[in-house]
Amino acid sequence: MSVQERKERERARRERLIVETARELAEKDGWDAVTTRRLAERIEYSQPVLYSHFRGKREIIGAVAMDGCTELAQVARAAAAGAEGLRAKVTAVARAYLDFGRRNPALYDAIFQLDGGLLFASDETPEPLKDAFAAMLEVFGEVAGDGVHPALFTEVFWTFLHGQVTLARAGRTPEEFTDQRLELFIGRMAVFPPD
Amino acid sequence: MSVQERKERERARRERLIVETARELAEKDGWDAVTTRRLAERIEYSQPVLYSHFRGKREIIGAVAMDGCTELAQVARAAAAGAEGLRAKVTAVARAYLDFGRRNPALYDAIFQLDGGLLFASDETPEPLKDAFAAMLEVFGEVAGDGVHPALFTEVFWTFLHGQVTLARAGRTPEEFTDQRLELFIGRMAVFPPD
DNA sequence: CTCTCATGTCTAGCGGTGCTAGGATTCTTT
DNA sequence: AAAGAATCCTAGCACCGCTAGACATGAGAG
Repeated sequence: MSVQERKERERARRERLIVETARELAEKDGWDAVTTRRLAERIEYSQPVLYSHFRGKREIIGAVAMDGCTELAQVARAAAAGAEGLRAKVTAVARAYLDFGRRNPALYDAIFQLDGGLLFASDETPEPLKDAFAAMLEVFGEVAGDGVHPALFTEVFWTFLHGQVTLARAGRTPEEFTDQRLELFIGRMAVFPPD
Repeated sequence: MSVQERKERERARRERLIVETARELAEKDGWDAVTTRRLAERIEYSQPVLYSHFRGKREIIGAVAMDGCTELAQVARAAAAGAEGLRAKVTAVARAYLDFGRRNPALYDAIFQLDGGLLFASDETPEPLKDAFAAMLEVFGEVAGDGVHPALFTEVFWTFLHGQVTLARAGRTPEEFTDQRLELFIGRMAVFPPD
């Protein structure tokens, strides 16, 4: 049965290669440039091989989106861990989110714009996405204030950040104002408990 | 020279027809279903006619987006006019925005997702878009609070609404929660001057 | 009223897309 | 070593956005 295992390993390996290559291509030239032909050529296989791993292009984008979610969760957790005190943590996570969106536009699009079919507040919500939300909930939920459900508050926070990322990209608002907007938002929305 | 004028009138008429048909198709079956062939067939002309009016498909989408902007501005102004008192006005405009996004997803996408090439905070920002922003500024700017630039505050507000629209669509969050989120946001962000 | 010419429109086709059927090849197993 | 199964590639489908060049239709001159 070792042969079987080896094959499965190699298959999984190739699947990783596909997803990573798709992401690279997207980051370099945009998702429009990620065609099945180019992708197949890059991984040095023919097109049908892609379809033996994924049902179609959308599913490949979806896989890239998954990766993006886990990364986003990591980034958020790292930012929280690297900051001292609640106020600093909140700001750090928010900034990390905005940076993530700005620095990985293709990855961000894979998650939100292009419908790889990611559902959110649902049972079918993929695990990585849930985890990314959980990572933000851990920090933002702390400053929801009395009588406000932490998840609801986090949704509002996330919503703001998401809008900030997409509109900032389209309108190329200078960074200085982005920071001001963030401060304004946190200053009024977040309730910091007295220590 | 009347012949010339008649021709120009007919041309303009046809251009309107193209844009409206494109919008209808998009609202019915999504933007992917709006192909130059289908569009041409619908207006009962051949494809090249489309290209005599617009440089390409993106420009057609852009034209639809323009229409969407002017409509958005109208909707916002109507909502403001239909409400009594500042607090009610703010809520009404916000609700109108969310409704607009929910009810005209294709139109909304034309404005924000699909890059019809709409720039925002720039000199080249198209007039209708500027006007839509102005419509919101008229209301939201009133509750920015002391020491906060009205435009900056409006941007934050808009950003929140935009995120709400896009995330709500992906995650199909029930309407009741959307309302709760809006209340939470307004309750903390808006500063209502004492009357 | 006819001829000329320009304007406007369509047919046909290019290179590209996502995706797939069916033949060829390789590898495992008996 | 032969048989069978698993794997992969070639070739092609229907469709996409877009355009060159043939064609028709209309306006203005004689």
